[in-house]
Amino acid sequence: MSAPSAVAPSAVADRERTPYAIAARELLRDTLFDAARHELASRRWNEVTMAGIAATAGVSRQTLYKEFGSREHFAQALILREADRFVTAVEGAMDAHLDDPTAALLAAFGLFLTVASEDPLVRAAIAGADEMLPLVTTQGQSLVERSSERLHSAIVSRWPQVRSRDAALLAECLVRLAISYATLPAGPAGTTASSIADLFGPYIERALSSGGAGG
Amino acid sequence: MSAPSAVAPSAVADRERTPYAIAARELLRDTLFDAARHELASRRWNEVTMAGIAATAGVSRQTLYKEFGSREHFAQALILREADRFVTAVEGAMDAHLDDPTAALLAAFGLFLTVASEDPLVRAAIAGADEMLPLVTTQGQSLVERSSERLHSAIVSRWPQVRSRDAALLAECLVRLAISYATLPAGPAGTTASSIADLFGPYIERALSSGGAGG
DNA sequence: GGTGATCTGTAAACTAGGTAGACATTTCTG
DNA sequence: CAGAAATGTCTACCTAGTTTACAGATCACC
Repeated sequence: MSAPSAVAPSAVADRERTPYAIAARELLRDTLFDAARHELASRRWNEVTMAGIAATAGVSRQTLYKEFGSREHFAQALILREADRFVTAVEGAMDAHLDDPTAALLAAFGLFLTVASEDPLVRAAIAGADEMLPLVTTQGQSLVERSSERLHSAIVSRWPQVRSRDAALLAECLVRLAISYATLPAGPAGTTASSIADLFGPYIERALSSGGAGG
Repeated sequence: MSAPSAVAPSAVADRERTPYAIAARELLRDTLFDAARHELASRRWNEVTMAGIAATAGVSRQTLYKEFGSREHFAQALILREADRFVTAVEGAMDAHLDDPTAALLAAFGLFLTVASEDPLVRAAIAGADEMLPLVTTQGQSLVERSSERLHSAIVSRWPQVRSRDAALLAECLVRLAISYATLPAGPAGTTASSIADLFGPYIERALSSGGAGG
């Protein structure tokens, strides 16, 4: 029997305290995104209808259109949201290897590839490629920008000795590679991740040790 | 470097998928509760105004009244909500000692007492006693009922060999004791928890081993 | 004890966000 | 080609939250 004196101080957590109006709007969007993801678990994107999404979210079709304008805008927003979720998961993987950045890269990229190859939304996006794929590749500028930005700050906040430029370059290349491998997988996730880790290992070493790794 | 092949399958978690209208209503209530808790961090309940709560929640005073009817009803609801949060935390403590129910009781009760003695809401409730205290003691029937009920099912779901009657009795006594010690603390939390554990230990032993511990 | 300030609780008119239904247009499907 | 179903838009409508106002209670202070 251990005495419970060292109890976690905030075992009873408190929430974020956002004004209701804003939280409600965010809730609406989240609910719609969740509904779409749920629909995508069983159908391809081509087969998912706006009416279906709205109904699953418990909302009228009109509300969906008012919030996102069109099917394509909604898809775009959904992809951005998914990318955010990916980056968040990747940050978690990085946190597990704060002492060894190359291992962190390996873990993060491996996690990414694994999830990407299994996540129904990604599968559905690739399967129903005609409409959705262009949004993450050809036309996916904002996707790359935003994810790179988040990954970039994830790196510099964890390993401050890395120059911002170096981290930015690494982040963008990794995001682009991630999108590439997600849409066109090659071999098992673990193997690909190792290769990437090998490839970027030296760059990371130099970025960490000295004041700069490149240009 | 460990290969990331054994990555958590749902590292990217998906939410609950409640219809928007219901989630929005719940969000409104949560926001108001959070606002009240926030207000109670700096003032006593007597000094917290309905207008203040509404403003902090980013909502009109009228909405608060529409949702809860009166200041007293709101206080009642807030207390129930807080009790739920306590029970949830306690369930977590129990899960950490599935193998040793007496230790689980010790941990759970210790957690409760610690949090109760530190939680600003409880402090504020006791400080601004005139109005709020009666709600958890004299008039706190629903509080005891509901918390006992939750604790009861928490016990039987974890240790199915315990007879429902025995668990119910234990749960209700523990809840009542918890309220008593929360409102009128005695000694350090750890000590009190040990005493309670000692007191109920034999009952728990019998309830676990044989088909019944009492009447 | 009176006076002003503040809070509770209620009412009524107003606004905005979501609903319901219809409709033109496009796109699959047989 | 014909029918079915989906997108995107429009309109009338309804509900939930806002705003302002006011009567009654309570408290603080002179």
